[in-house]
Amino acid sequence: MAKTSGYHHGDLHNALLAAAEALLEKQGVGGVSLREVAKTAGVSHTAPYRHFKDKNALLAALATTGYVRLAEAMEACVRDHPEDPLQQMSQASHAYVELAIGHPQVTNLMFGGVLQPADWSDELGKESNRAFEGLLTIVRNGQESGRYVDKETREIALLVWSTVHGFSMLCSAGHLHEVAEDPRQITALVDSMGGMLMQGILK
Amino acid sequence: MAKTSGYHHGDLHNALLAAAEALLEKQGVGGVSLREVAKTAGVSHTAPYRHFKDKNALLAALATTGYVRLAEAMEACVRDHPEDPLQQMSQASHAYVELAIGHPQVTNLMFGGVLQPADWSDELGKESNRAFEGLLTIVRNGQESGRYVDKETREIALLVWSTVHGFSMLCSAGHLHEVAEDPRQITALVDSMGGMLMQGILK
DNA sequence: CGCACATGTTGACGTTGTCAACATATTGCA
DNA sequence: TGCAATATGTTGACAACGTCAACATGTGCG
Repeated sequence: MAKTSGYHHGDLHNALLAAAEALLEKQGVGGVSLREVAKTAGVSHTAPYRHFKDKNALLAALATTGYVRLAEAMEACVRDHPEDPLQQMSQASHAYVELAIGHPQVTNLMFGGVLQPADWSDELGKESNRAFEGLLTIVRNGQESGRYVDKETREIALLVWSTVHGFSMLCSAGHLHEVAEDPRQITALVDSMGGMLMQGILK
Repeated sequence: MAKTSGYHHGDLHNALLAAAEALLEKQGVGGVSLREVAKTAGVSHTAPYRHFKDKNALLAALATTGYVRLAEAMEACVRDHPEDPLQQMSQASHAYVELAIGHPQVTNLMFGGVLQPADWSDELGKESNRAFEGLLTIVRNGQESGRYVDKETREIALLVWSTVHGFSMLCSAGHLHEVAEDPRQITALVDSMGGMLMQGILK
């Protein structure tokens, strides 16, 4: 667990992930190089190959941590409001947006397409599914409470996911820097848009 | 306009853009290298520097063509249904999704975050704004027809944009490969989700 | 103890983005 | 027309990068 000697690092795997995430959030995906990551972790430029098949595998592992965070945030919503599906939904929206804005480059890595589907690891796919399943559960709870429209659970969940995801992407990628800058505005926007999404746009 | 000699290409600028777009759609952003683009266009590996400041400038120009397509698609919706704001909105949704699925890698370049805001050219920003303005117009038409809820135009437009954008991103990035594969399914999903978005999720 | 294995290093290779220096064509002006 | 300024394209170089092969060093198990 701890550093065992000068030669063997002891926990290089996690040290590399940490170094990579730091580099990622500071410089963006393009600014992450295996050699720089290795240097930051204090090892030679090929040491990472003992822990990751190649650069994409490191990035995929980084993206996976993002999906884990997301999945856990979704599951927390159900735990925090066991009796109130609408609150679950509201909290989920805010959590999603907050994660995207709090870790813009990780989000970008998760959804930005630098990692092609071929690069996805099994674990990444599993955690990604877990996140969507979390949202599905929230929608299902809403349906069981009888307050949702009669549509397939998957479709409602996909609609909500699309909306929250789209807003998060636009936000964290800087496309809304004129519309919404500070967190307060963003929170207000999420509430307002969430309200419209639930109530509808037509009179 | 045409090729003028063996030495001078005549229209390298556009030839480079075409070569780059072909490479982009075939291999993804990661597969685009300036040298390969130059080779495809039949010039030396530094010739592109006479037409683009650096690699990001080439990519930004490529992204700009995507925004132009998007803006024109939005504007076409208003032209095609001058008297029917709801049809404008429906067509806009389908057009957005179709563009995203038809040119997944260009879409990825536009929104995927490989290009950081610092790399955005003035023209890119202009065309990006034009696209959003097109959507704003469609929403404004809906409001003037009196059928939309009483909310700020910007907020409604942002809600619609987020939803359509989010779905397109998830789709073109392969996150929905289980949910929606063929175009027919996607069209149906867009209609269904569009309906819910307009009518609302709550009973 | 000794050996298999995991982990880390060194050095090399081809590719990439970019720069400086140079070559060649085009254009505008006398 | 002719020449000079400029636009456009080329060659060669460099450092940084991802990756591989060969080697070194430490760990843990019999």
